[in-house]
Amino acid sequence: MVGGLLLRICPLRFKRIKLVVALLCLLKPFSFRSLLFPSLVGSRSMVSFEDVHEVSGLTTPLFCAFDRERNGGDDLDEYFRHPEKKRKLSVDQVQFLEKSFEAENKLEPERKIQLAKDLGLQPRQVAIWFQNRRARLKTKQVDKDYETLKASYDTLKSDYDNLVKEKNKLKAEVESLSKELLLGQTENGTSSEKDTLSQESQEKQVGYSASEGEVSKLSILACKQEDLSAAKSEMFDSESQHYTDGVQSSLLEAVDSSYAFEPDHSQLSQDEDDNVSKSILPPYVFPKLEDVDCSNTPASFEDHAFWSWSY
DNA sequence: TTGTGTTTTATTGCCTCC
DNA sequence: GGAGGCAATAAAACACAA
Repeated sequence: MVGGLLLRICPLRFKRIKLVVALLCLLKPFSFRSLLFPSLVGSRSMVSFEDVHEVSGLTTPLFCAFDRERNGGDDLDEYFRHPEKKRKLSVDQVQFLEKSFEAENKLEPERKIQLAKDLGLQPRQVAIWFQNRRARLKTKQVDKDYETLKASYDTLKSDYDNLVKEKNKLKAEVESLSKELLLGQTENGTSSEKDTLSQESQEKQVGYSASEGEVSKLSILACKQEDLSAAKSEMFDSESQHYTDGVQSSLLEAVDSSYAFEPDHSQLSQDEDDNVSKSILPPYVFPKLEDVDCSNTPASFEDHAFWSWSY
């Protein structure tokens, strides 16, 4: 009697106790069981549907047939074998619950009672079913969101990789041109040629930076080049090698000057880099400027929009 | 038949709201 | 403080390959 009362209040808090008692019941079946679990005598499982039937009283639950068929007259034997056997809901019950869930996935107390009556279940079972159903829905939604984000990430990653390739290509090109320039100067190093060449390279760099108008840093570079130009005659006078080194380094500097605008990635740990590449990147994570694809960049670097897109 | 992975039912503990 | 929701988890039921 006491056991039955406790079970009604909090059925599975006494799970282990019940297990022990169930073992005792196996030894002395009827005496112990009927004494300790009156609510379970004739019950269908660990939760008794009888309560619902009694409560509803007036109406016959829609799915009583299922319960009877399933649990029939073998209840006692069944219970001895599986004192806490779980019962899956029937297909009809699940369909009914599904429809109800589609209409509204939250359960008001009145609706819960009504559903329990209709289905011949405990209100608590209905509540649990809805709870688990919401959890399943959430899991599905998370999976769906993950797939969407992953697809988006893959596209971005692919674009990014292309930009890196293009950038490396361009960088190599600039380096080889610089070397050519250096060779030409050492072979026939007349001052007029040097003048022309240096003028050209200077214009190139100034043009490069001027085309990025919004980026003040490159303007500073242009000023630097003017200073360099002013000082070049001195360099001719002293050592031609100094001058040519200056041209080459200036060219490279022009290329590498873009590095000045990127955040210091060296501060990122390897782990962080890994995380960035492994995890789903949020849309606001952009590639470094050095990795920007220059393939569509006009030779004159006049396409400002291109240089500013990643900001 | 059996081992193993997945799904379903249910519990527990914590949190929020009234 | 009680009711209800949720996340984490347990455990039974089920599916399926070997």
